[in-house]
Amino acid sequence: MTSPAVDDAYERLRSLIFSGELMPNERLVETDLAERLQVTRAVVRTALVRLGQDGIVVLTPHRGARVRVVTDAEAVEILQARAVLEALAARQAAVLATAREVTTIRRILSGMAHKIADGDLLGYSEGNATLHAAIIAAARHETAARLIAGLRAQMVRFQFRTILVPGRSAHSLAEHTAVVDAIARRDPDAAEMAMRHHLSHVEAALSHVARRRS
Amino acid sequence: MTSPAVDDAYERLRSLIFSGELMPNERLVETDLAERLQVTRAVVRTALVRLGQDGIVVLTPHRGARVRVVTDAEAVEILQARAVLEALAARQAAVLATAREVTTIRRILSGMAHKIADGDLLGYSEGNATLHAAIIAAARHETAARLIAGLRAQMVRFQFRTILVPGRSAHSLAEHTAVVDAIARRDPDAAEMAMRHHLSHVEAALSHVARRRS
DNA sequence: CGGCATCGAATTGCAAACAATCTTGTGCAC
DNA sequence: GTGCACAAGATTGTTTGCAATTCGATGCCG
Repeated sequence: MTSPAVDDAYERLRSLIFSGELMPNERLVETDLAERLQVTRAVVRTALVRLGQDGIVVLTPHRGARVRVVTDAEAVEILQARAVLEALAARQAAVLATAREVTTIRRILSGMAHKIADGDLLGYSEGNATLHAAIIAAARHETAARLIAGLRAQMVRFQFRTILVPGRSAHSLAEHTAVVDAIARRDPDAAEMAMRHHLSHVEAALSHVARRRS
Repeated sequence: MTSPAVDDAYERLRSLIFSGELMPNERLVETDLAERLQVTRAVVRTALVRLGQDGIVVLTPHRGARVRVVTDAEAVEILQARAVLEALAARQAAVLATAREVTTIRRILSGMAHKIADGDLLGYSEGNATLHAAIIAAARHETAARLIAGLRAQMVRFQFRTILVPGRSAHSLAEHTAVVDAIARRDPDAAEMAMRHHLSHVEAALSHVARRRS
């Protein structure tokens, strides 16, 4: 089951939503998507069912699919869930990371420091994603990795906002450094705490943005 | 999209897997399921896609669907993820639970105590599930609730085992009491810690069972 | 002029037939 | 007797067509 065609369509739809080409609340007409992706309607359909099941689109009977809009309150919820799961991953990484992985993580962190120094916030944001991914990989925790990936997918439209809060970037770097140091020091408790600390600050920044907008 | 027929088939397949009528690693033939559920093959198919997406069955191209077997190592992972998420729920419940909800939770707990006293382990296990559900409901955290539900669904085949570990039930009751007390006391930190403590003990019991079997 | 019923177009949901792929069993060669 | 090629059956994947439902527009009535 789940033919390559469906997998492909699923991935491509995901990235279309990720990249913002398909906007939240936009109506997704099966026929249009089928033509756009050069596949049949049935393939689009099952891809949409899968996207619906992981909460990226909402499916209403006879009314089709829409890109799910994530409210500010939901974004906070998602971030809270991510926080405890990524903290779990950081804890595991502190125990299971190989020396090589620790080196890689350190290198990513120093790259981020340089980006900050250059004022390259976009590059910093990319480094941020890379660092989190490296930590999750080092944790060797399939379940946590899967759940976090799903949560991240739902939050795409919020990602780029928090880094713009004034003064956030410097704090962010310090928080990441604490996480990396704890992992390198093989201190699971400290790694978990540091990651939770970090993501609770992201949450605060997000709330800040949400308030300003409402 | 997602017609009532599909929803129904999805739910029924889920409970067939839950109840153990469809065993892990059992091959799920679309035609057979269609006849069994009195729906068409197409309906079964999309229900299977959904079940596949939340990790309850595995779908292999041209080879059909099977009920996913959860290894002992995976069960531990799932339990760890559940632990941090339920701890988050307990924390939120300590903040957001209404007085009425606290009363309900207390009543469930005392019911569990009676079941233990009567030596009714099965009834205790049910009370356990009810209590966790009540705490999650009180937390008003949709995201955590959804993730936990998904994780529980994957673990069905392991649920009933841990309570059989000698002496486990008494400890279990004490742990639950600590969680409930913290929530009633409106102490988020204590509630979170108590829930993590509880589930880490479940994890230990699970590992115990896993070792005995291998 | 505004509100409401009705009709039509667009879109989704469903079913059946067909094609592609895998699996199993049989027979043949060595 | 063992291993491999091949064919038949079973099962999944895809296409096509049709039925059911919703949404919007048009016209009618108050």
